[in-house]
Amino acid sequence: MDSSTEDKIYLAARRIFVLKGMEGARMQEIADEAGMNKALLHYYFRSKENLFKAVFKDIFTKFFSKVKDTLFSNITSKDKLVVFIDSYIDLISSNPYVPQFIINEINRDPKVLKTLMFESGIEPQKILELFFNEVKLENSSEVDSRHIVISLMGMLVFPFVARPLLQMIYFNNDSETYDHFLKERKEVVKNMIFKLIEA
Amino acid sequence: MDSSTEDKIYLAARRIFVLKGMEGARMQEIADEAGMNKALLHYYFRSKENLFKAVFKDIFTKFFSKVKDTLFSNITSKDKLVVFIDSYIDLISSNPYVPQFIINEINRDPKVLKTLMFESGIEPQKILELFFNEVKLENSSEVDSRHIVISLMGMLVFPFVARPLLQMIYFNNDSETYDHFLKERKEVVKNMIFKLIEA
DNA sequence: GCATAAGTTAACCATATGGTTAAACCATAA
DNA sequence: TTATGGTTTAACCATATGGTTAACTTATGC
Repeated sequence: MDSSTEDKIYLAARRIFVLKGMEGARMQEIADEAGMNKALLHYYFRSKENLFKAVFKDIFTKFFSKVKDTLFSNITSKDKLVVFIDSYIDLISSNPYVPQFIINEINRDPKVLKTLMFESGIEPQKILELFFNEVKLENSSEVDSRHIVISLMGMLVFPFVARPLLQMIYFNNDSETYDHFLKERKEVVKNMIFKLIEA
Repeated sequence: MDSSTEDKIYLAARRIFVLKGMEGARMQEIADEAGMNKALLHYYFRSKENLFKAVFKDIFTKFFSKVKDTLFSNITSKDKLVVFIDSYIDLISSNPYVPQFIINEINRDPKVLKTLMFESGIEPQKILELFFNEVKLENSSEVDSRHIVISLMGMLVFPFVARPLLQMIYFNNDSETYDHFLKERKEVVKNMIFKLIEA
């Protein structure tokens, strides 16, 4: 039952780290969440830092791997954009705290990103570059495609990370209305991007 | 020199909290930054929580007050958008960690936002609503103006908060090139928004 | 100048935190 | 059954952390 204990700890750690971040998470809290004795965290992962890195690496690579198949498929670049946007809104909707977790941690400790890119076979980087190329192929505007890509990312991520503020101010703090807004956003963001890339 | 000591502590706290967040900041570190004995932090602000709230409130209200004069001026809505975008890219450029600080803290503790909105005379909310109205006036598209506003915010903020990742992947980790990209962005975001709001 | 209030310091406090340790427990093989 | 290796536990450890305290220093008012 070795991997079962390790998995339980990992899953608990993932949940707590995503919600609280490296600084806010407590080993005892993770142990409680896993239903394990705190010493086991050190037995299996040796330190808080190691545990965190395992979690961050997993989350980071999975976050960007979701569209790998899409990017390597034979559909048109335009259709890839569509699938990409749909996929990511769904993905973030079901893991709403993950973008904020990633952004917070890469700002808190930029070295974690460098280390990760070096260790992870550079796959997330490759995926982001492939994605960039798809956008570039479709971009008929005069604008540097990096502006398009980064704007698209901002449009996808921001409604989630800034949710507490935006929901309060523009949606009367009504969670259901905001959820509905997020669903609408699939079509809206697609239309926006296509508008931005046209000549 | 009462206010001078208090100010020194406040300024130090602001710097450390913005960089480290509430969870990551240490009172001893703030005291060291201020060149003061740690007990003074409690003497003047009573607790870490109080000190943090003072800082957060100040930063939050100032962040949104920057365009107050613009919003109340007599220029056209379209020109207001232009000034708004210019102002915010400049503001964020000179305080690059502030958006991330705000986003992180409103996610870490959403109650801080509720309390703040109640205490601060609701000014940031009013400003965001006024801004929304200006966008709505200019929006000839079929799209709900909230989508436009939120997309604009995402476009303004995201390049800063995700800088470590974006710079590494799309800019060969060259800081100067990224800074140049950010400067370009003033014109680019304006053009993008005008494209999005046209019929 | 004196009394008092406000500001400052160094030492201290109670608890939290990540981590360690030795013993107990469990599973398996001989 | 015993030996062995792996897993788990409860207790413990050293340091960090936010906060307190009493003594000292400085500023202020009369």
